[in-house]
Amino acid sequence: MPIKRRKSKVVSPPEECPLTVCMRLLGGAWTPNVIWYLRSEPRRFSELMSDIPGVSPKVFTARLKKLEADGILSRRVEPTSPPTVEYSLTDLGHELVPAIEAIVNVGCKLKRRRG
Amino acid sequence: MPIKRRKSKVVSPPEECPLTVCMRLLGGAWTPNVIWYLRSEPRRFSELMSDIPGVSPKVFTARLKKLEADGILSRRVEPTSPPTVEYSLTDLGHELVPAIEAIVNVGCKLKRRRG
DNA sequence: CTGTATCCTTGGCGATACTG
DNA sequence: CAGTATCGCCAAGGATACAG
Repeated sequence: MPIKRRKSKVVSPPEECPLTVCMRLLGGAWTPNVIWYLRSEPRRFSELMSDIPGVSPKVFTARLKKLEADGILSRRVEPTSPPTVEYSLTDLGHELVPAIEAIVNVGCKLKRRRG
Repeated sequence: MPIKRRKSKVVSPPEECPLTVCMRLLGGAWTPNVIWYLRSEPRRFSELMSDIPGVSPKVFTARLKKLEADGILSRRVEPTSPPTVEYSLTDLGHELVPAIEAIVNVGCKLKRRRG
């Protein structure tokens, strides 16, 4: 039996198209919703959690961390007790809003048409 | 040791927001690219494959099948030999184009800004 | 309130070879 | 040309309990 050769993932897509670049940013689960609910004003962790039902805290934390790392949102801690944490869109985050809006528009159309 | 109770997945998200509805349509890998390259004219299987480098035929076929099932594109077979198959956007598919364009626009901005 | 810590599952994606 | 057939994988996502 021959040795199972471990596949080598593609190392570097020499150039990445804008579409792919952007989709990577808003690809993860819950990402578009987070941006959507932050589009007009900052919100706190628990507010976002109830804005977006069905997500577990672990997953949600991970998502927010990733978005922060991507420079899409920023996290501000109020040193109160109990602590309050406020998330808001960065400039980059705001640039994504039109795309989200376009998606929402189509979604509305679909819902209207299909119920 | 207590019996491991099998988790019960959420049965029915009582209502799905437009954002989620739409994101499910264009969520899969390569989906936005397919729509993008079909936006102005029909294209054939192999044309799309070379438009979108790096995708394997199996995955690509599955993707196209799913998009057809979703009513986003339609498939037309020319009974020639060798066969030629043409994919084109449906009306629903065309409705998605503005969203894709918005995403592409952001992606372009990002690329310009960051290289 | 805002998260970590554990543990688990799955299906989406990929490589490669082959076919009508 | 336009796909199937196999095989494989692992990371993203989730449930639940606990912590500062």
